[in-house]
Amino acid sequence: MADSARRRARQRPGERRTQLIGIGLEMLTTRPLHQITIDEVAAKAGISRSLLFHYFPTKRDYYAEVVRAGSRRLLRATRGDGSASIDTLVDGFLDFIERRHEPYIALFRSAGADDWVHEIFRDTRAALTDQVLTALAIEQPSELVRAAVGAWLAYAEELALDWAQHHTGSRERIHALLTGALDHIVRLAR
Amino acid sequence: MADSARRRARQRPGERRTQLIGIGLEMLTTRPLHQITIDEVAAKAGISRSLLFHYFPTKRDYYAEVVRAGSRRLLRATRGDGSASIDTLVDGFLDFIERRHEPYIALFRSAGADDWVHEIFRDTRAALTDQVLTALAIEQPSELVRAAVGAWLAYAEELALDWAQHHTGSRERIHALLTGALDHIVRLAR
DNA sequence: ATCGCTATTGAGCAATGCTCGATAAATACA
DNA sequence: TGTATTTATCGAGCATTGCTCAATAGCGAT
Repeated sequence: MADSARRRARQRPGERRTQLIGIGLEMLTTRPLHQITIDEVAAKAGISRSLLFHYFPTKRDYYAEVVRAGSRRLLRATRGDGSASIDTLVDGFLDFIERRHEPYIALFRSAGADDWVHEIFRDTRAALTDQVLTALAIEQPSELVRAAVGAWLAYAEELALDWAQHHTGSRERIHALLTGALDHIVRLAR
Repeated sequence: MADSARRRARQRPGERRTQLIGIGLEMLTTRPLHQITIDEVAAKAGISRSLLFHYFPTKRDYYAEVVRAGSRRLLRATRGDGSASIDTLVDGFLDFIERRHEPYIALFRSAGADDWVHEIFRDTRAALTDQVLTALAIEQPSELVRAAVGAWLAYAEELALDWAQHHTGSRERIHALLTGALDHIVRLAR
């Protein structure tokens, strides 16, 4: 610990916030959300507990921002140029899962932890549903179609994660299992 | 608080355990798992914190038993006489969700909370997968088929819960959306 | 009645979320 | 350059909560 570390290293608020959220995202790859303690985050950032509460009024607020940041990453990964076909969308999803299934698992396994987390996931899934509906060129989906596509996302998540972890089947087969099921489901739900 | 309540009311271990687990299950309908505090459970049971730790060495052990009890209920509800068709199985599932979707949500939304909870859910889902495979008369499923059916369960869960909460579509349509998708998925995965 | 087993308790410790007043590092202004 | 203002940062301390341990009291067996 040199001088610079010992004395107060004042940073600009924006950078502190992003630093703290980054630490949270990193920790999420190791353990479930609610096992991340403020003490540890603060220690890793080299600041005091109190400072974290200066930036995030409550632990939940901090968690929420971390989860939101993680969700944003997923949405960015699947969203192509906007006019993506279902195949490209599924490809993007599989790419994301293949590369980052650990953080993804950790992140989305925290889904049930609390109401506020769950709401963030609802939003994320709703956005994904929109992407899928757009890719399928479905203009005005009925409630049932939306629900069916949302449920298909759960199916896709589960299957892709299992594939990424246990290498069940080739990527092509998984891809076919995803698009095939989606096609069928949407046709049934119309 | 009469005399009988004030003085130590000694109970037999078995009954205490089931009482405590029952309280846990009841509380699960109100809030997510990890928001249930030992203090509150003990208070509701009219005992001291220490006693709860006498029966369950750790809070996690207590949680685990509560979740296990909840899972057992679901398995009992879907398991017919053993030689059930897929239709009866899905019917049982929908019945269960229709009647008890609140506790079911609360229960299964706790899935990601921690590794040990997640393992219990893996077991439960594996058992459900077996039921489905039996109903489909699939003797020796490949890894891919198992994975696909497991993922279908996630789809079924999501769709059924959405239906129970928002009444999206008639029960018949949901039923068709479930069995139809399962049929298609299994055919693709073979 | 008495003894032994154990269900049950209360006091207390450590970790953790959170509050509050004080301090020091930047910045603005003279 | 020097002073004032703002605010990023800290340390001490409180309440809750998971958990331990020694002591107590209800029940069955002798």
